[in-house]
Amino acid sequence: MVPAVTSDRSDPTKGADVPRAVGVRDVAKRAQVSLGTVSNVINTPDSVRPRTRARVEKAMRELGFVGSRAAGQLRSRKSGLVGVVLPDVGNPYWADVLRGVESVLEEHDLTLVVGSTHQDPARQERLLRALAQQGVDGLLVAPIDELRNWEQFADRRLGVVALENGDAPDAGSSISLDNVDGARQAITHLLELGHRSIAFINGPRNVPWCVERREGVLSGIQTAGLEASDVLIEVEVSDLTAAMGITATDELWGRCEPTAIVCANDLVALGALLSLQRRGLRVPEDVSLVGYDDVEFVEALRPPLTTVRQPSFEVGVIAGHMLLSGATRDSGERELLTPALIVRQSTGPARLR
Amino acid sequence: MVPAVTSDRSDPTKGADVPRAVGVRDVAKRAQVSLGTVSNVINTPDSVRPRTRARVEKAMRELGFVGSRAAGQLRSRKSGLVGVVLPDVGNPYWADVLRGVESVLEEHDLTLVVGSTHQDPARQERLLRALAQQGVDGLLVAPIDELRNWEQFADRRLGVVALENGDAPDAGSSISLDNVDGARQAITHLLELGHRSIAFINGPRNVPWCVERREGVLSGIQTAGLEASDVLIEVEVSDLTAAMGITATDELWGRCEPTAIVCANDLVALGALLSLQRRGLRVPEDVSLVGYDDVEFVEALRPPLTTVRQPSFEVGVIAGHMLLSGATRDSGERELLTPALIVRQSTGPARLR
DNA sequence: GAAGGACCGTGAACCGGTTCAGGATTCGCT
DNA sequence: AGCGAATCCTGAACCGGTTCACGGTCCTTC
Repeated sequence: MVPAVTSDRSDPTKGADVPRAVGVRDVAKRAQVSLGTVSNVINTPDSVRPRTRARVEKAMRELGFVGSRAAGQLRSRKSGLVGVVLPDVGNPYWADVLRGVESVLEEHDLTLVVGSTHQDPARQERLLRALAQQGVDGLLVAPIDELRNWEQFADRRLGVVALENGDAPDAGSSISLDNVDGARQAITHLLELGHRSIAFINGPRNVPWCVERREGVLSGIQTAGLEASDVLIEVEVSDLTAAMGITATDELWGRCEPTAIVCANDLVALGALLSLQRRGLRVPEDVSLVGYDDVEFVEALRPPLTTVRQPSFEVGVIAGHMLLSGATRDSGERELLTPALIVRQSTGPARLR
Repeated sequence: MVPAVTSDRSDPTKGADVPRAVGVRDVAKRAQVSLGTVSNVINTPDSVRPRTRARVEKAMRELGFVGSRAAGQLRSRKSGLVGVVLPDVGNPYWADVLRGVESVLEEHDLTLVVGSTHQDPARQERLLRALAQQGVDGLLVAPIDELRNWEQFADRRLGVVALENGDAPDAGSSISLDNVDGARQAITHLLELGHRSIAFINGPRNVPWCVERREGVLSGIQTAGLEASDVLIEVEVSDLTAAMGITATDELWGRCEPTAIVCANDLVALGALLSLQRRGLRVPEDVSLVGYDDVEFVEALRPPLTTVRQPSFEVGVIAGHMLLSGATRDSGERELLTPALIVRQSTGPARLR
């Protein structure tokens, strides 16, 4: 007693229904070929005779065929997706890195899935989980916390590239900047200018490069033959944004009045600058200020900001290439770039007290 | 934490093979339930008796189960993906919008797929195509060109939300800022200060809000009883970045020397400012400068930039909510926010010639 | 204690592009 | 023409989570 359903289309139970997007089978029928051939036209066009290929392509055009990567991914295990996990896309530095990555990967038909962690380990975990479920082909991550079970990404088509992973245990390839050195350059500059009371506004301790920058600061003080506890006032902010920079500096001035401030970040430095200006303090006459990143706008600040330059876009490009070179997975190369202190006008001799 | 071994797999044909990730069937077997139940635990936990659910969850944990959204999407037609197409994630304004969107959608387990068009229609097309193939549940786009066949996204679970779509034909819901009004405020401000030779550095003509801002500028001039051709010098840049701002301003000064510059964008204004400073020109004494967006850093520039404020983060939040409210798809609501001119110190009376 | 119903759990069928072993054609060359 | 090789095509099986019609349990209620 089979009710002779599934004649072809038109389910009588429901009138206005989903139009059922065209699939390879529809294209195949129209082009008078098998569905396998359609797949070949999509993936290995050279393996199909030009005449046949043209027929299939015509059919695809006429039917407005749009494949479903999800279906393909199921069997082929290629999603065409690359996960990018950054601390904060709102930060010009990371935005620039992202642009670099984008510029490399877009030519390879890879789509970026982007997420910001905002220095929050829980968010990092959630993001990685989501990316794993989406079946990304590769992962590009700037870990703000120990990178747990990254191995699940390691045997994807493209491996894992870590940005600024410090000395953490291997996680695929990695590209970092010498944060210790950069921070040391910054603090040394200030010490040479005679500053002996310096505030250091840094990010959370779980973030690798924050730890390293702190290390560099301490090391610079030590090299100068000074005691960190005498010279340094440490402040920690949960997120490296301008808003946090303002808050931190406001609070700081309630406690003490250093002659210089080093920030983990240009954005924080921007916040500090705004806070100082509102307080009527002059930079660098009253307080010297140093940032980190050399973001585009700092040159035009009042005053132009002394900062540590990092080649953001380039980092993104290199990371992108590392990801693409299948070599990534096995060799686990590591690149280490060196930052450079750019002295502008936000730093000057320590005011005599 | 059992390392997810495969008990009874072992394909004799090939030794070292892919470990075959654990699937619902593996979990089902281990938890002594059917695979359908596992699916229920994942999607509708409340429909499963707590005892059973606990068993399944334990099994999932022990096996390190990570679902495959792709497989699920195939049948359920939900990808958990939302496409976000912006002009440029490297631009702080859009980065901020993105943060707003992110903040809303991350609580709904939606993953963002982000792409930048860089004012290039071809790139926009490519991105939309990729998003269609990925089967995104919704689309959030700031079109920089006529939005062709957006309808294919319209009947996805979440619809389409257009940012700044101008007066273009309907495309789902949209949220825009009154660009005409904002630009008019800016130009009127300059005209009142006595400027009669004003350069306008704008983006490409295919970009809706660039067209609108131009409209506003022209309208403002007309309202003041002046002739645009006498007052305005129009310059067009292909991408609204600081680098393009520098180039454009450098070139501009080879041709003429206006007493004021209006930029379509704070980033371009930043570039213009840098160019002017390198040329030894003072702002606003020699040249007045107006930006657009009120990006975070412009307040700390030398001099603080007069600009048109747009609530970036809020726009993102609103857009996110619009996308979530299923209503989007049918009603096609439109929101129109009004920007405000923030007068700072980069604008002053026209220098007498 | 039997009927009625709410609640759970089951598993075959399914989504749609890819794979690959094998069949069909075409080509080159004697 | 004849034959082997190279090239092209074919389509059933498959990937793995979701759906849903169906059957089993257990508790009420008369």
